[in-house]
Amino acid sequence: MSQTPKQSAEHPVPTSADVARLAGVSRATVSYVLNNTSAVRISEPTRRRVREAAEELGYVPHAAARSLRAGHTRMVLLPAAHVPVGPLYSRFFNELQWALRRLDYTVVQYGSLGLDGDEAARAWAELRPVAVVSLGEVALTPHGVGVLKRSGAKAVITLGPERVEGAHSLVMDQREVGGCAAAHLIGRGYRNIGVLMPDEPGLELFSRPRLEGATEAAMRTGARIEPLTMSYDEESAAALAADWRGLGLDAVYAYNDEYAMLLMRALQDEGVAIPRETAVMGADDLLLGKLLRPRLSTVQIDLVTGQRLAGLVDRVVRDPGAEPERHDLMRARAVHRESS
Amino acid sequence: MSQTPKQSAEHPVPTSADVARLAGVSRATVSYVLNNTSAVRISEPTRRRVREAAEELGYVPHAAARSLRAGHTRMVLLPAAHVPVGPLYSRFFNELQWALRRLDYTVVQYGSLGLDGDEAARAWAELRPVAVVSLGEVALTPHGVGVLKRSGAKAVITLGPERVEGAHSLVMDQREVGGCAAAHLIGRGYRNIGVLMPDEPGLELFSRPRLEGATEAAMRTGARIEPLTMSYDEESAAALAADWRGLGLDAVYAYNDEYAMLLMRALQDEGVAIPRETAVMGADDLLLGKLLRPRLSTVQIDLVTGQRLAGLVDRVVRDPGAEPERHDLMRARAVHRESS
DNA sequence: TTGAAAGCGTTACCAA
DNA sequence: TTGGTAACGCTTTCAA
Repeated sequence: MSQTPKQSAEHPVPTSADVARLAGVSRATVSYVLNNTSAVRISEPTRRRVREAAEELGYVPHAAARSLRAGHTRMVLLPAAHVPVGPLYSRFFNELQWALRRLDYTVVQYGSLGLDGDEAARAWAELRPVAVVSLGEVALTPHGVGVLKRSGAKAVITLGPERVEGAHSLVMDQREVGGCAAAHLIGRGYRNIGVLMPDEPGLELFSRPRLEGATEAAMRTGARIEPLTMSYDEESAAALAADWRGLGLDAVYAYNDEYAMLLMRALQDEGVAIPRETAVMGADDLLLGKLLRPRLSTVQIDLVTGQRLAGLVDRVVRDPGAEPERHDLMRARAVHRESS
Repeated sequence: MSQTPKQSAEHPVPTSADVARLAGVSRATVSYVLNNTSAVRISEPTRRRVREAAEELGYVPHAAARSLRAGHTRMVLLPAAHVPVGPLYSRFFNELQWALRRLDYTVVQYGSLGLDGDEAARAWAELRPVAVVSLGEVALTPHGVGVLKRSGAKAVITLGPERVEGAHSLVMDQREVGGCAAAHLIGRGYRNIGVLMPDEPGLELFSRPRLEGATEAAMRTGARIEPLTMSYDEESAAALAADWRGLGLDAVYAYNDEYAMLLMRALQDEGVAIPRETAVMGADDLLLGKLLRPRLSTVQIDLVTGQRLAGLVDRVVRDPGAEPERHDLMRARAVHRESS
C-alpha cells in the first residue's frame, strides 16, 4: 500500500491513458480528439476509435488535473452560508447563476459556515476561482480580498452595505429601505414609529442597516424611532401585541412583509385598529401582502438583475484593471396601500 | 509565450516552492510544517521560518493539486439547478449543508441549468466528488449513476419520487401529500374536488405527483378530481375565481399554502363563501396560513432532517457497500383548520 | 497524422 | 531532522 488506492481496488477510475491504450493511440491523440482541437487533424477512423474507447470505459476527464495544467479555471465562486431566504433574493440568485452559465462559467456555491471573513477567504482561495461574488453573508475584509487576488482571482465583487477596499464593491445600502419606510410613515403624519428587529440569526445583516436608515430619516424630522424585537412565530408576535398600547406607538415598520403580516394579525387579534390606531409597513412587496385586509403597505425593492451582474463579472475577468461603471444597484420605493 | 501566463505576469501566484525558497528549506519540509504532519519532527525554528515565509507571500495551497495527488476529495456535490423555493426546503438545505461541514466535507452546490440528466452527471463527475446528493431537480438515470460511481463517487444519494437503480434512493413520494389532502377533504364530505396545478416551470416535479396522489385517493371513493391551472399572480387567480361557480366544485386543494392563499382571496373577492361554498386546502403548513381568516387547512410535511441525511452520506462514503437502513423520509399529515 | 515528454502544485516515500 | 524525487491526470509543444 505504498500508493493510495483511489478506489476499492477492483474499480480503478479510467484515465485518458486507459482510453489511449484501449484505442491503441497516444494520450496526446486522445486529448486532441476529445477536445476537438482544431489545430491538429486526426483521421476519422482514429477519432471513432478514441470516442468508442472513451465511451466504453466511461471516461470522464478530471477537472482538477485539467485546471492544474491550464493554470486557471472558469469557476465563479458564490459564497453561500445560508441559502438566502425570500423569493426576492432567490430569484436574483437563480438569475445570476443562469446568466453566468451562459457565459460559460462554472458556478459553484460554497458554504463556508462558521468561518470568519479571513478564514473563509482562504478557503475560497484554495479553489482558485477566477471570480468571487460575495453576496455579503460573510464580511470580506481588504486582507481577504488581497488573499483572493494573489491566489489568482481576477474579479472579486462584493454586494453589501459598504465598499471593500480592493474589491469591486457594489454598494447595496439597506439603509435606504428603512429610510424609505420611515419617510413614508412620517410623511403621512406618524410620529412615534416602532422598527421591528427579527430575532432570527443571519438577518441582522439586513435588519441593522434598515433600522439605521429609519433612524436617520426620523432624525431630520423629530419623529421618534423605537427598536422592537420579535421572532418569527405566533407566540412572540402575540407577546409583543399584548404590550402594544403601553409602547405609545402610532406606526411600525416591521422589517419585511412576512414579519409585518405576522405582527399585523397579532395586533388585530388584540383589537388594535390598523391603520387608525397603528400603521403597519413591511418591505419586499410580496404578493401575499396584497391579500391581507387591510392591504399591507410596503417598500418595493428593485435589485440589480442577475444578468447585469453576470455581465459585470465577465467584464472584470477579461479586464481586471478596468473600473466598473457605477450600477444603480438597488432602488427602494414606498408603496402605499391600506395599512398605513 | 510557450507557457500560459497564470497571472498578469507581474503577479505570479505563490506556490509551496516559493515558500520553500524564501524559508531556505525544501518543498517537502514546507508541506510537513503547513500540514502539521505528525510523522515527522521538524525543529521549531524551521517551523517558524516556514510559517513566516508562507505568511509573507500570502501562500494558499492549491486544492486541485492537492486532491490530484491525494487521489480523492472530500467534496459533496449538491446539484442545485434552482435555489429551492419555500422555507421548508431551504431550511432542510441549510441543515444539510451545516451538518456535512461538521463532518469535514466540503459542500459544493453546483448549478447545472439546462443540462439533461446524463450531461449533468458527466459534468458532476468531472469534479470527482466523493458523494453526490441529488435533491431531484435533475433526473438522475441509472446510467448517470454509473458514470458518477465509475468516476470515484462513493455515495450517490437521490431524494425523489422514485428509486434510481444503483443509487441510494430515499423515496420522497409527493403523491402522499396530494393523497393526504384529498382524503381529508373527502372525509369531511366534499365530493367535487379541484386540484390546482401551478403554471410556473420547475414545480411540475412536485405538482404532478401531488395530483396523482389526489386522484388515487379519490378513485377509491367515487369523488371527482378536477385539475385546474393557475399561475402565481392576482390576475390568474381572479380569472379562475370568476369562472368558479361554473366548475361545480365544493373543494379545492391548491398545491401549497401560497397558491391556496392567493386563490382563497380571489374566491372571497368573488363572493364565494369559504368553506361553506368551497373548501380550500394548502400544503406545507406555512406560518402565514394561520393568519388568514378563515385559517387555512393544510398538509404538514415532515422532512427528514439535514442532520440525519448528512449522517447517511458519511456512512455510505465510509462503507459504500452497505445498504442504507430505510428512512422514514417524509411524512404527510392533514391539519384541519377553518377553511375546510 | 501521431507520439514522446515536460510541467502544472502537491504530498509521501526513502535516503541522507 | 531534512531533502530529493516520483507520481497524481491532463494538455501542449516539438519532433518524427
